[in-house]
Amino acid sequence: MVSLHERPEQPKYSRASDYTEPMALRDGHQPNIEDVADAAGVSTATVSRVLNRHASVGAALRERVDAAVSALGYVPHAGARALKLQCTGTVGAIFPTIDNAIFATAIDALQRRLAEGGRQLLIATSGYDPATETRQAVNLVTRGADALALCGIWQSPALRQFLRQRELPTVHVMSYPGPPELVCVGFDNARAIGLGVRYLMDMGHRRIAMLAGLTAHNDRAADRVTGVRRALQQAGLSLADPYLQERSYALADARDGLRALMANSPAPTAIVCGNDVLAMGALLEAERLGIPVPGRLSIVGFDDLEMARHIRPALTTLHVPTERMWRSAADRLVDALEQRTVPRATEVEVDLVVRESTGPVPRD
Amino acid sequence: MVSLHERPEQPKYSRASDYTEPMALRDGHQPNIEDVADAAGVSTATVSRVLNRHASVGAALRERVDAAVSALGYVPHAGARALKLQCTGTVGAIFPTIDNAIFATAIDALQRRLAEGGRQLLIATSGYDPATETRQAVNLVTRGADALALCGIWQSPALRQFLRQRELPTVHVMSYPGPPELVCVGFDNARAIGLGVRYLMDMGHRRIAMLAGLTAHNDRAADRVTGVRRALQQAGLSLADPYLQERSYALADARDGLRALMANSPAPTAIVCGNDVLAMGALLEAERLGIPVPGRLSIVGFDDLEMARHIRPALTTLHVPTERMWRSAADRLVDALEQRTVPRATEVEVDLVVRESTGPVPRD
DNA sequence: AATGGTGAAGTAATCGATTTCACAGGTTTC
DNA sequence: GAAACCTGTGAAATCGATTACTTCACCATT
Repeated sequence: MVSLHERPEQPKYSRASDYTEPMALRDGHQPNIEDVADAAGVSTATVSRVLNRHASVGAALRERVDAAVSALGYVPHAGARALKLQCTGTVGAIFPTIDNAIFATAIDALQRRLAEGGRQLLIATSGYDPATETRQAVNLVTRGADALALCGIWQSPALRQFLRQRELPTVHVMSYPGPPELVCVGFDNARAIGLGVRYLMDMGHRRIAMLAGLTAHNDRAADRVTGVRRALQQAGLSLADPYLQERSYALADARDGLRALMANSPAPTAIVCGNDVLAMGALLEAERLGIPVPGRLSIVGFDDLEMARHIRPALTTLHVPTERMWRSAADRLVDALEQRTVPRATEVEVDLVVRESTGPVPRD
Repeated sequence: MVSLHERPEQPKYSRASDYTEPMALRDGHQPNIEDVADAAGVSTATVSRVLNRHASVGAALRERVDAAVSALGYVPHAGARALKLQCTGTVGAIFPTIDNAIFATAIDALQRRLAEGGRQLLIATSGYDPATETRQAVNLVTRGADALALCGIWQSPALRQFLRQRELPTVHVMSYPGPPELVCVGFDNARAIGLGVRYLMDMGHRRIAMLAGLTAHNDRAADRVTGVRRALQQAGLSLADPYLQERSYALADARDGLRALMANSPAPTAIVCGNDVLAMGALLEAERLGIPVPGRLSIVGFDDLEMARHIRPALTTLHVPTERMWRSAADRLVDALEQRTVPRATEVEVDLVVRESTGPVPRD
């Protein structure tokens, strides 16, 4: 057993001659700007200017400072900088979960774009719980987040008030449009899923069911249900209760949902899913049950995960430009942090990608 | 596969009239501790004591302070706190990528455990590049990371030196054992994959190939190749060059790898994969090529992603207790930050899960 | 030679929270 | 009744980097 933080109270070697004397650090402390200044024989102001690429430092001094910095392994103290500059260069994001490829892609895109803007990403998860989301937001701000990215537009009133009070640049992603006072980057979930429903109806399907995500506290999931309902109603159809199953975004739950839907009689000929995880679960369960897809059952997903085009049968799904969307969201935050104007709402295009999991309605 | 819509290159922005003023930043209007002190009619010392649950504050004052805090929506300034306390309560983690469910699970587990310890997670990615990893590490420390979690043990000498110089609590995850001076939580990749190879040999397979991940700068991927080689050699077999294909962890690349392996003559009867993404790509491509699995080809994965047990045929794979492993890693960091001793190396158990993708060697 | 101008580098105030130390007021002890 | 002793509270030093302001050196112009 050993402590990672082990820092000897006393110098290891008593005799001065034993020191390799790389650097005369103040005992047991990280080097600060003054140490660098001393080592380079300049003032702290000059060191700071060199570090921040201020033009007005002579080449000779600049070199001496750079040498001292790397010799000491100096890294500016985050807190001190944040205190003086009143910003940390850190952006927080709260995801419901990250156990879904769609959020992994989101994190990746966010992180990349923020890095380009010289900022770092702080992550937190809410588990689809508004109270947790609120706690995490306060947490992120306490840790110094200069701005926040949130999923959707259903935040708790407490969080809403907190954000307003702090005037914290915030972007709401994956939903569009939102209330006029929010900055959103997303798409109309109801309208988007309607594309899938209409496509199925064009293929002759009438018994269309839905395998939805959990709609509590989740505007996207709820809007997708609304969208399916609306599209069906516009064609004179409706979504009967037993034709709607809500399940969490886990394959096992999704499979269970498919079994529940197919237990109806008459069974649906097509199922619209709240996302690709649900759709893949449905696909896998249909195969296990010996239900031919798309021969006897058509399945439509939502998101277009990488796996969607690879699984067999390849999944017909609504393609969301996830990377572009999150990149735009990051753009909004970086712009706001750099005092540029930001469009209130940005819509990204969602479109249907027809693959192998959908086909014409079977003739009974 | 047909797209119903052309996808525009640019996101669709809303009209200029929708533009807002820049989102207001901290216009010096954030309340500080002095504002709270004034509002409560006490000194800043008392406010600080109340906020940090120092016992020695009378109930009446405590109440007045609490009221002022919530009235003003006061949140302590992260930088000032960090400056005084010399720690930020933030832990950094660098992943090669997060477009792989295994890392998503890792982030989730890390983040959860750190949250329990009152700490926040800072994420960065390296893209499997040691120089980027080094840059990101410095970046994270600059942002105030008090500790670091890294994947594997192949860091650049520069990074190694930086970590030593800073005496930054660091844990290396997914590899075991490592050099004695590193704190590791992981497993022996070579030994683990050997379990899979031996299982295949027990089933009579002799023509065993490997679909490996990219081994450059990746000790896990390299060790897994070593492990396959070693296990084969112990049985008097060997891994011929054309029986080893290295591919990135993307389904499309994996499928390509399978085609390359099966182009050998004689073709292998079994393929050991560097991870489950490769294995699933192989599985999907085998299906597409009409190669029965496990009838004509057995496939073994590594990681045991959620999808592994659901895909058809269900994937025989090496189960890694990812969540437990990362949780342990987080434990190490939290312990170190709280000045507790931590074990230098921790091994987690990896074991073979036999499912449907492996079977006896086919009789020619 | 004196003056002004220019640019490079240093001095010191500043950001906000924490904490040591000091002190006021009240209580206990002899 | 005075000394010793808490206990709760405030004043002020402190952490490290930034930057407005100041100083200084050197050169060009008159």
